[in-house]
Amino acid sequence: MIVSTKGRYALRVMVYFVLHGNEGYIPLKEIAEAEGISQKYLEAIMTTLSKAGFVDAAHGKGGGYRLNRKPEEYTVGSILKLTEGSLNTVSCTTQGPSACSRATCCHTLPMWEKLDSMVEAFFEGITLADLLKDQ
Amino acid sequence: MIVSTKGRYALRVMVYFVLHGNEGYIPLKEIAEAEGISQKYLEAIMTTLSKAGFVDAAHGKGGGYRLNRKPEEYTVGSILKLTEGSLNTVSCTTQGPSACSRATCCHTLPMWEKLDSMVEAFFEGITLADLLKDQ
DNA sequence: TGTTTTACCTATCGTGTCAATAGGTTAAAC
DNA sequence: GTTTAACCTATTGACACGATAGGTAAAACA
Repeated sequence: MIVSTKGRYALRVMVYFVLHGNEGYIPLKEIAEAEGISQKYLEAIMTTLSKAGFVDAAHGKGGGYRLNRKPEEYTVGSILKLTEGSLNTVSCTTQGPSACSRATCCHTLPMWEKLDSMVEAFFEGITLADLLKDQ
Repeated sequence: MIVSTKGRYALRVMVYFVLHGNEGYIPLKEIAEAEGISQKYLEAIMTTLSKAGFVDAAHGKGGGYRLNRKPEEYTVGSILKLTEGSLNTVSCTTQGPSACSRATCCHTLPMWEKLDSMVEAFFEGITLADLLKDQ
């Protein structure tokens, strides 16, 4: 499990904004119901997205959240890194190179590093706009 | 975290066999000490590898484990699939396609499926012999 | 002014998995 | 029959995940 619900929910919400966000702010309640996500759980995710400047937030009636950039300007990688904290595939590489005491002699470490690079490139090469082109 | 210690330990042990297995059976105790892995924990991993026919096992003095194929004939993917159970990166794809109730309308599912294919191809394209070529 | 709507904040909880440990039994060699 | 080593079953502690609970702050509206 490389990506937990936190990151997957965040992606689905961002896609929801692209599809339904032409008219302004969308309240969290609407998104949670439409996407079948726990409202309270989604709150934490939206706060993370808001604090990082990925979305704008507005209080009160008529408020909610909205994107503040074009869909092409959000990479999947940036959203997942923010919500998941990291995209590292194994703990061997989570704390930088040679954090493991066996790093110098480990024959598998270079493979994990290659995998990390590949996954990173994969996610950074996809934008919200790309997700809607796929079927 | 796509690969837990179970799979990572299994890989390191298999590499150990390639490097030190010319003279026959190697007892688990030796591997555990050399690799700094809990002996008891490694037992479960070795039993899995043995039952699946990845290694031969021999009881009693002079016994232990040894590879029964050439290093080129073990893919990293086969070892990880065996010990991890699956290589799926997200739960969306663990139970086959369209296990998720939102599969038909989810704009992110195709991406997860592509990721799974990429990771699968990555691991199946590496053998134990390849791991020793890297530095 | 105060009521509603909505975002924001802090804390807690149940569940499950992971990594490891404990204590045995079976089989082979010497 | 003693030692070595694989094999088997059960249990534990720690931790993260996903979710829930109960509030406060801010903006709109009447």
